[in-house]
Amino acid sequence: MSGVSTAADRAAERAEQRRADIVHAAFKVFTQRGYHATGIADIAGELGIGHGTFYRYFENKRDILVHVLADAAKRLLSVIDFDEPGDTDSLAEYRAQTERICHRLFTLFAESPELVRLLFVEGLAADPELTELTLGTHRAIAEGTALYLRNGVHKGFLPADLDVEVTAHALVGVIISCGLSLLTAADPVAERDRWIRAGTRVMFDGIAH
Amino acid sequence: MSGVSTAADRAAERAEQRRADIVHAAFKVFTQRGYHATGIADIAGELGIGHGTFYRYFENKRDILVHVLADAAKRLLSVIDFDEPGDTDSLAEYRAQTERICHRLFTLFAESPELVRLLFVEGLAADPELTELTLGTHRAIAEGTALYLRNGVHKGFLPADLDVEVTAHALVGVIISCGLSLLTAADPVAERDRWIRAGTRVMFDGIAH
Amino acid sequence: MSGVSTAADRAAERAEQRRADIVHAAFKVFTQRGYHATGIADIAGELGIGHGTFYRYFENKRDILVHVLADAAKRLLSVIDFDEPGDTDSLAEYRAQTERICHRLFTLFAESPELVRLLFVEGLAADPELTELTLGTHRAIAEGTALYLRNGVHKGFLPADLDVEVTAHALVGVIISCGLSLLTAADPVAERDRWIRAGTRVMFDGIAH
Amino acid sequence: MSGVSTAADRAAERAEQRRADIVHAAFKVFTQRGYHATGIADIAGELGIGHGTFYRYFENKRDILVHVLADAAKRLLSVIDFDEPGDTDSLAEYRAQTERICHRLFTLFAESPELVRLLFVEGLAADPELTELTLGTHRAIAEGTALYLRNGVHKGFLPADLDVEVTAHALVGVIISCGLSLLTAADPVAERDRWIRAGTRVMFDGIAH
DNA sequence: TATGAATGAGCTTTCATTCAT
DNA sequence: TATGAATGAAAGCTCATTCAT
Repeated sequence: MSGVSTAADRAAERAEQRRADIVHAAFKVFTQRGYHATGIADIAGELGIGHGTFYRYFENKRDILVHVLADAAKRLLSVIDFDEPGDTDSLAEYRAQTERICHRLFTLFAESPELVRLLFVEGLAADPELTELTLGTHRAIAEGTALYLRNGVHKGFLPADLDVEVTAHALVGVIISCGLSLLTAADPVAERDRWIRAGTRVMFDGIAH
Repeated sequence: MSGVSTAADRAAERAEQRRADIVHAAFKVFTQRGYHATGIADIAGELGIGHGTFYRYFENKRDILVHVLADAAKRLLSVIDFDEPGDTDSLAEYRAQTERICHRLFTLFAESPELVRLLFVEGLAADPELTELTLGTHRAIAEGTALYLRNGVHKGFLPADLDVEVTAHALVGVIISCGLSLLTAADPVAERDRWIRAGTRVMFDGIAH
Repeated sequence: MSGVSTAADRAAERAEQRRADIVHAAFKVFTQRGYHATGIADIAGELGIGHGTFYRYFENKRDILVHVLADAAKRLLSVIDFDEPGDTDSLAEYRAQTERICHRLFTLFAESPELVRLLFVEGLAADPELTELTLGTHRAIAEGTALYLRNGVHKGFLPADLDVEVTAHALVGVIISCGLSLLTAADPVAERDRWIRAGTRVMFDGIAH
Repeated sequence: MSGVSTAADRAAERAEQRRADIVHAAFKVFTQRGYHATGIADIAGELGIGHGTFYRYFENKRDILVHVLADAAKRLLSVIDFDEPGDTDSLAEYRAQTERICHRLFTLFAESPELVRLLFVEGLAADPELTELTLGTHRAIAEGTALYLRNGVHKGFLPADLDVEVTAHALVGVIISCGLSLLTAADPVAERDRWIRAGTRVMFDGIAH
C-alpha cells in the first residue's frame, strides 16, 4: 500500500512479467514445433533472451510445460465458468445457456487452435506424468460441466437418474473432438457453427429427434 | 502347394513373424514409457534381440511407430466394422446394435488400455506429421460411425436434417473420452458399463429424457 | 598333368576365379565410392553374391583392399617392366625408350583413372599401415625407374654423379602428378600427350633447354 | 581503441583462440591416426575439453578437416609465396632462387611431416569431395610455380615453347614425392639436401648433364 | 540479474563380422 | 560351399542443464 520498498516491488513485478513472457513464448513454440522438438534455446530465442536466463525463472523444460498447460487450462475453464450453473431454471434456459457456452468455447477453439493443440495433443503425450495432469484438466472440465447437469437434476428439468459424471465426461469428449476437428478445418467459423448446432442437438434431443 | 522353395517360404514366414514380434514389443514399451522416452534399445531389449536386428526390419524409430499405430487402428476399426450398418431397419434395432458395438469397443478399451494410450495419446503427439496421421484414424472411425447414421437417415428412423458428419465426429469424441476415462478407472468393467448406458442414452435420447 | 583329382582342380580353379572376380568388383566400387564409404555389401552386391560369401575368400575389408592394391600395382609395374633397362646404349635410345614407357603409362592413366585413384589416392590414406604399403609401391616404381638410370650411368651416357635413387623418386613424382592431373582432365588424351612431351623434356633437357 | 566492449572483445578473442586450438589438435590426431580412425572424442580429448564443446566451434567432423586442410595449405603456400617470381632476371638467379625455395619447402617437410601427411595423404582420400579440394590445393601450388616459369619465359632465360602449366605440375609432382620420401626417411635432413640437389639438377639440367 | 560457454549423458544409426542353416 | 540373419561395438551428434563471469 505504502511507497515503502517500491524498488523491490518493481523488481518482483518485472520478474512476474518475465515469467509471463516466457510462458507466452513457450506456448507459441510448443504449439508450433511440438514439445519434444522444441529446445530451451527456441523459447529463449523467441524472446531474445539468453537461454541461461530461462533457468532463473523455471526449473527445467518440463516445468515450463506445466505452467503453459496450467495457463491454457485456466483460459479454457474461464470460458466455461463464465456462466453460472444455478442461473437456469428450465430446460429451455439451460439449452440457451449451453449454446452460449458452446459458442464461446468453440469460438476460442477456432481462434486459437494452439490452445487445442496444447491441451488435447501436446500436453497429453509429453510424458506419462503429464498425461495424468492433462487428463486432470479434462476431468476439471467435466466437473465444470457436471455442475450444470446437477443444477438441472436438482431443479427437476433433467431426469433424476441421469449419470451426471459419465454424461459430463462424454460431453467433454464432444468438446475435445470439436477442438481437434477445428484444427484441420478449412473454414473454422463455419465448422464451429455446425458443431454448436449438431452438438447441442445431440446433447439435448439425442440423434433421434 | 508343392514342397518347392519351402526353405524360402519358411524364411519369409519367420521374417514376418519377427516383424510382428517387434511391432508387438514396440506397442508394449511405447505405451508403458511413451514414444519419446523409449529407445530402440528398449524395444530390442523387450524381445531379447540385438538392437541392430531392429534395423533389419524397420527403417527407424518413426517407422515402427507408424506400423504400431496402423496395427492398433486396424484392431480398433475391426471392432466397429464387425457389424453391418445396413442391418438395422428401426431405431430400436439400431439402438441395440449400438449397444453391442459400444460393448465390444469399450470392452476392448477396458482390456487393453494400451491401445487407448497409443491411439488417443502417444500417436497424437509424437510429431506434427503423426498428429495428422492419428487424426486421420479418428476421421476413419468417424466415417465408420457415419455409415450407421446414414443408414438410419436413409431408412427414415433418423431425422433427415441430421448433420451426419459432425454428429459422427461428436460420437467419436464420446468414444475417445470413454477410452481416456477407462485409462484411470479404478474398476474399468463397472466404468465401462456406465459408459455404455450413459453413452447410448445421451446419444439416442439426449440428456433430457 | 594327369586326369587325377580333376574335380578338386576344377574347384580350386573356380575358387581362384571367384577371388579374381571379387578383387575386380572391389576395385570398381572402391574407386567409385572410396574405400571407407564402401561396404562389404556393396562389393558382394556388385557381384550378385551373398556378402557372407565374401568372407570365404578374404579375411576382412582391409584384406581385400590389400589384394586390390597389389593387383593394381602389378598392372602398373608391368607397364614399366615391359621394357628392358639394359636394351639402350645411348641417350637417344634411352630417350626413345622413355617416351615409349611414358606413352604406355600415361595411356593407362588416361584409360583407367580408377587405377590412379586407387594407387595414388585411396590406397594412400585407407589407414596408416596401408600408407606404408602404398608408399612401398611407389618405391617399387622408383626402383624400376632407377634400373634404367643405372643402366645409363653404367653405359656412360648418363653422368656418373647422378643421384640415381632420388632422381628416380623425383620422376615417380612426375608420374603421380600426371596421374592426378589426368583424373580431372577434360580431354585426357590431349593432356596425356602434353605430359609425355613436357615430362620427357624436363627429364632429359631440364627446363632451360 | 577505447575500453568499450572489452568484455565482448575478449570473448571473441578467446573463441578465436579456441578455434585455433581445436584446429591444432585435430591436425595432430588426424596425422597420427588418420582422418577416418579419428573420433571427435579424440580431438576433444587431446585438448581436455568435452566433445560437446567441439560442436560449438565446428559444424561436424568434415568441417574441421576442411579447416585443418586450409590451414595446412596456407602454411605450405606461404613458403612458396615468400619469394617474388619477378625478382630474377637470369637463369642463374632463378636457379639460386629455386634452391632457396626448395630449401625452405623441404625443410618444412622434414620438420613437419604431419603437414605432408595431411596435404598429400589424408586430405587426398578423406572423401571424394575432399579429393577435389586437395587436388585444388595441388593446383594452387602448381599455379604458384607457374608464375616463376612464366617470369623466366618472359625475361627470355627460359625457352618460349616451354609448356609452363604441365611443367609446373610436374614440378609439383617432384615436391609431392619429396614430401612422401621424407615421411619415411631415416635421416630427413640429409635426405632433404639430396632432394634439393637432385631436384634442382634435374629441373634445370635434366638428367643428362 | 543475465548470460552463453562448457559439458556429457544418451540417443539413433551403421556396418564389419560371425555362424547356423 | 553359399547365404544372409543376427549382432553389438562404435561413432556422430544434440541439447538440457550448470556455473563462472
